[in-house]
Amino acid sequence: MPELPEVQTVADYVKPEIMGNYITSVDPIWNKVLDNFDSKDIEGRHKILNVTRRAKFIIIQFENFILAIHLRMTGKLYVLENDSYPKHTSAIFHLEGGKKLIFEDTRKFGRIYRYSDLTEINERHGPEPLSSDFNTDWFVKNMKSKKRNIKALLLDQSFLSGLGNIYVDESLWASGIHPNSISCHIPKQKIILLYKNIRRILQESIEQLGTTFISFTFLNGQSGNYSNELKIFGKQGCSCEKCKNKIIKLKVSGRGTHVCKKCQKVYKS
DNA sequence: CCATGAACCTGGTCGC
DNA sequence: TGCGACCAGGTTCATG
Repeated sequence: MPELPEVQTVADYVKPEIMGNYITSVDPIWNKVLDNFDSKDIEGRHKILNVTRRAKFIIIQFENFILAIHLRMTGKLYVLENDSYPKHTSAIFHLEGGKKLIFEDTRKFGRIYRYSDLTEINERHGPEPLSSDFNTDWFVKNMKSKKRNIKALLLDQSFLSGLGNIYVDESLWASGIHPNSISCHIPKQKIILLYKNIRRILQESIEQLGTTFISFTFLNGQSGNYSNELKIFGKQGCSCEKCKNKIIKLKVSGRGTHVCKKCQKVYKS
């Protein structure tokens, strides 16, 4: 599920379902799901003031604290009204009136954090790619000042937040930059092109409610449609839409990586 | 400072 | 059909 557009989609879906309601308790079904607090720490009745997103966290805002939910690889968050819950439920938030907010997570990597506010998350994360904090001057300056593998750098949440394996591959392909390029050797004009493509691709994906593989449904049976728009991710063996060259898959920065060697140039010196 | 690999988990897929 | 190997949209930690 979880890169910026998918997390945004989940937050946008959950918000009207729970905002204004009260959380009365949390059941940590998986014993490690509450990362830095205990269910006793939120005993009582807490009004949900807002549901937003920061980086890849879903932020639930209360009067005096926030809960930050990270879906990691397989986390899902949705509202249920009946009494049963699925096999891989990691946590259940009980709401007043009988609704439940279900955190389902097959691989159990997902975590819930309690903070007083966004400070700690902000300290460990780079700018939001769709905000004005992320601009071409900042991007050029910080790409040029680092000697990093470009794919690893774009995946680094402390540099820029929200991108993951799909949108990094898509953005680099759209910009004609090979994932094994070194950040400081990419020409300024290419960095500006990459900037524009990151913003365009994320925005378009949010409009399509994100990318959904397999059959995860979170909007009453709907799911994200951006998978239809993918140009390079998962397209190994297919021919490149721009140049008809065969798309290959390799490993970069420890991750499966999709590339067209003909139209993505390696900037290494 | 940077890269790499393992760890955290479960389930799906592919080859034999 | 069965089984092992390998893979998966993320992050953190140890090591070189």
